[in-house]
Amino acid sequence: MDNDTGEADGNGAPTDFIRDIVRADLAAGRHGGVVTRFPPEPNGYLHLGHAKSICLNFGIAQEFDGRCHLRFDDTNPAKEEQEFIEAIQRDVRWLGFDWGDHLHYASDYFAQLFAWAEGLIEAGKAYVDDLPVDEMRAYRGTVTEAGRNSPFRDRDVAENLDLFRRMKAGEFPDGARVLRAKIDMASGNMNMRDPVLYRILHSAHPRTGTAWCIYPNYDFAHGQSDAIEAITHSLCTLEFADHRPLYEWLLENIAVPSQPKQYEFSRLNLSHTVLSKRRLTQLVDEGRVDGWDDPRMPTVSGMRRRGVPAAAVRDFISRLAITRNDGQVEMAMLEHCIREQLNVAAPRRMAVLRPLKVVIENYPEGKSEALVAQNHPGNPDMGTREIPFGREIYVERDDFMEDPPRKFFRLGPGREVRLRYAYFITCNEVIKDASGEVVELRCSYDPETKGGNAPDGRKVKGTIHWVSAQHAVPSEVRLYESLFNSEEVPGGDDFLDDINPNSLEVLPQVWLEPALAELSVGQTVQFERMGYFCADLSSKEDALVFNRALGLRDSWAKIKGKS
RNA sequence: UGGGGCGUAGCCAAGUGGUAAGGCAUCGGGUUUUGAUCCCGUGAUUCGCAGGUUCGAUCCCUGCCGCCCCAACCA
Repeated sequence: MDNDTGEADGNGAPTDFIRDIVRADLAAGRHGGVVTRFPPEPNGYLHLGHAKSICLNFGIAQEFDGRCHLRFDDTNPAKEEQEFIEAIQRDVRWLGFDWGDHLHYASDYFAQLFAWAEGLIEAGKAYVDDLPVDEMRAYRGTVTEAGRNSPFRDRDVAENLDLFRRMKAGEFPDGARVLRAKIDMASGNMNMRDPVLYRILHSAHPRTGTAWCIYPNYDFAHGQSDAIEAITHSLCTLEFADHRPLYEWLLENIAVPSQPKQYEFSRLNLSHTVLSKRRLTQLVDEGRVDGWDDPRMPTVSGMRRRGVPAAAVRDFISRLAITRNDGQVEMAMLEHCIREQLNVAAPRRMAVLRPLKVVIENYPEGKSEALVAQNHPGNPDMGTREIPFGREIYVERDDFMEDPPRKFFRLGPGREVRLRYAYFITCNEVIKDASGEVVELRCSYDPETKGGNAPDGRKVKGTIHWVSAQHAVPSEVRLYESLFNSEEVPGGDDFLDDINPNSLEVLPQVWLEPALAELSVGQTVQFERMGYFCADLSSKEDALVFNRALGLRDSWAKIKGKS
């Protein structure tokens, strides 16, 4: 897994309203230092939206010489799993961030949280409610109508305490009662209408096992966890802005050790894909993709498997800017960042994806020779390698046209092209099968053009890649396109109808130059003229599999498209 | 119709009283043994709309319009 170029990401120190706040707070001496946290719920894999939050939180900690905690918001055992806890840590590390010894879990604080809840009850600020879910919903009112007080709202402290402790002791079934904060059923902010703080859930927790059968919900766990860890700036996405008054209410009404502040920024939306855990989970569970790390997934693990360098993800995020605007970033922006990293880092190789056999008639039978090729034309430090050449080679089917248009610079009857790092060849004869399909080309080469230059100074317009048939190594190659057709994927369950049926194309027999057989899993190279490719996890010595991370920019496709 | 947010080029976005940065995309042109890379050039008389304040407004005020989020014992 070493796609990282080690290059500096982006350019210049990022600036945004949150960093402005941090800077001002530090300048005013409001904190000893900045402490942030990335708080994922372990109920799925991390995606690019999380990457934005990770880069923001860890990035600020780095820039201001503070620290960033990794804290699992594991308050809902019904949905959370150990597998996700591990995958998340792997992904954060791969992105290049380190939480040091600050790996925390909201579940570490269950005992403290419980004690604080008791305190709230004693202060008359929380009560146990017996209302069934649907009734509680009815009592909550609507967005335009105030709610009504629950008939259980005025239970006395002793009864509340007793009931709450019995909830903890497991005396009641799931859903029988909840603990609620006593705030204001008429608030315009739904979150302040006596929000639920604890619910009964007889469900084993990945970390605390069966020690608990009541669990705090997000609102009761998050802010207090921040306070326990002395988080200074608690950064979250915009949909939590409405929770801020509750976040603050809890911090004011509980004797917490510190007073963190919450700030919201807009979440990332990317064209041609979905960035919601619910929908990504559905794609995985319904088998629409090959798991969370399917290279078409916008997950961190999907990017990694596809061959995208972590530096490209970081660079992409750094170009986004942190704001409160809703918007959708074009996939082209991500692709640009990927190409920029890979163009510099990826060694060049040759592979023929859709083979067409070429026999070089004037090249001696049985002869072969080693030709020298650069590993990176723009970077001599990456060295050279030898590529075997012989009488029979494969070239790309798309590099031959029987009746080529004026602007086509590749092979055609009677045309001469350069074989990259090899010789000029001229097409003399086209061989077809019974159905009229071209199956082979008969060509001649010019021995004087070895290496690719003609001593007589004559030029060719096209240079194509090739692989010696005798030495070629077979491989499977998977080409990916965007998972969804629409720039803006439709909401609801309609998103499934928008799945691109051609998002995966498997090429069963691709011919590789021999050097490619030595590539280890996770390394990304450029197949010249074809794009960037990465050896897949499933790749075996005798059954190589490559994923295309991304194609090269293709101006020929545009020219062709216009005519 | 309650509460909370947001509106600067196709996309992301700086600027927040002195006359519209940058990146991506697009479209031109040059270099090139990858139609890649690289290099150069290319777009807002205008900042959601309408009024107002001001010598001057994207920036201040008023009104309007549009979009997003909130009625889980999810996070």
